[in-house]
Amino acid sequence: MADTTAERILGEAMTAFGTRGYEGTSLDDLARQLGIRKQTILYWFPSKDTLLEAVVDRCADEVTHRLVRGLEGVEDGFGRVEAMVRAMFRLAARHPAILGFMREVARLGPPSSTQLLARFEPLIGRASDFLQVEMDAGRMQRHEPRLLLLAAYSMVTGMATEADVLRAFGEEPTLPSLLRRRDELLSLLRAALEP
Amino acid sequence: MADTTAERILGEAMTAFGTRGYEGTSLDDLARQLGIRKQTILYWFPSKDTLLEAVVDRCADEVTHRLVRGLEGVEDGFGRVEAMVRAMFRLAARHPAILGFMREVARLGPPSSTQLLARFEPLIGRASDFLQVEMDAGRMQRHEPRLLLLAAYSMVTGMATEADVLRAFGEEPTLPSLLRRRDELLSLLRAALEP
DNA sequence: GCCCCTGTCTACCATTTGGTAGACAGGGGC
DNA sequence: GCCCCTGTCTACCAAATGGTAGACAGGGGC
Repeated sequence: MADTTAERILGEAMTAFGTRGYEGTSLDDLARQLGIRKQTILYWFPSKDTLLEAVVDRCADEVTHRLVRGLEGVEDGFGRVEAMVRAMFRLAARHPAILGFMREVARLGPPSSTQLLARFEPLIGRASDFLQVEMDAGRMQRHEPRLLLLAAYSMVTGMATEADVLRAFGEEPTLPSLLRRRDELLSLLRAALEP
Repeated sequence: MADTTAERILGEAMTAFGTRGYEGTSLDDLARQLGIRKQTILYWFPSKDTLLEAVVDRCADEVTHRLVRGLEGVEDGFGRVEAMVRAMFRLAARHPAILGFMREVARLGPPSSTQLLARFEPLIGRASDFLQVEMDAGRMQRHEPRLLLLAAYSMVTGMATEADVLRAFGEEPTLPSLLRRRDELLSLLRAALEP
């Protein structure tokens, strides 16, 4: 299933768009990397825009799936925050390009950004409600839930990607270093959130 | 001085690269926006790469200048952190594209990212040393200085840019909203840093 | 008056890009 | 055997892109 031609194109396109950028990736490059011709890509996806849309959908599916699964069975307050961060870092470890792709989509602006964010809106809403309840119950320090989420999202994508920036900050793009960054981020969030 | 041709090209190029991306900006587009011909751009900057290098330098100058000036006369512990954050948000308010440009450079990778980060290395080193001293003296909670900086940098660029993402998180790209985000970020950092 | 230097422009060019048209291979249905 | 459908390919194309060559305007030095 993962190796149908359309599926392979989607995977390679996500990596390419996420690392070299959308305009920086030509259909010819993409085809070359897949060992096929550009016209085969255009057979499955009638235009580059269409391909982007499909990749956006696939990205939303994958991220949603990972987050939902990472939260299964975790009920207590900060535990859910931690589970979400861990799920995102697991994603970054297994599929590094996906966070880069999300950032690229954000940069491209509408309509792709609108499309991706519409898919995440329910998740954001639920997370925000959850945080609000925890704060009202005094189980977390008070912050604006949506801004807190935005900050957390920025930190996760920032700390999980941008290999060169990491190097400037004394980090290598290796797995142990990634785990250190994850733990550091959790420690920051814990200090900011636990009462 | 700010309106020499070369200077105007640099400014417009920074905005364009930061919003539409490097590959997404053609020299013809750039020239059209400036009301000149592409060949005038190529007269001042012999190639698109050269132009990028020059914009990177200009960006480094501007950010360094703002940060240094924002820190003047601020001596106490968390006050310096706060001053840095305020300086960055002031930058984001006055020149929104500059943070987008930094992110774009990070995405482009070497040699531009290397060039920009080399310019920031001394700043990062000094900030990291400062944090270390504060933590050792017990005036701040202990975290890894460089990772803390990375997290702060990610939050600032994330919360100050990405208009569409902001909208998904219930924020409008207006000045009052920007100030709210700044204050929220400061409150997070304070909770994570003050003893 | 002449020259040259600076800055901008017009006229091109080779390459790359996203996309179209259509050939062709092969396999299943009947 | 024949047909048609699916999937991949070869052959093109028009537009856009980064870049070159060189014309030209104008102003200061002498």
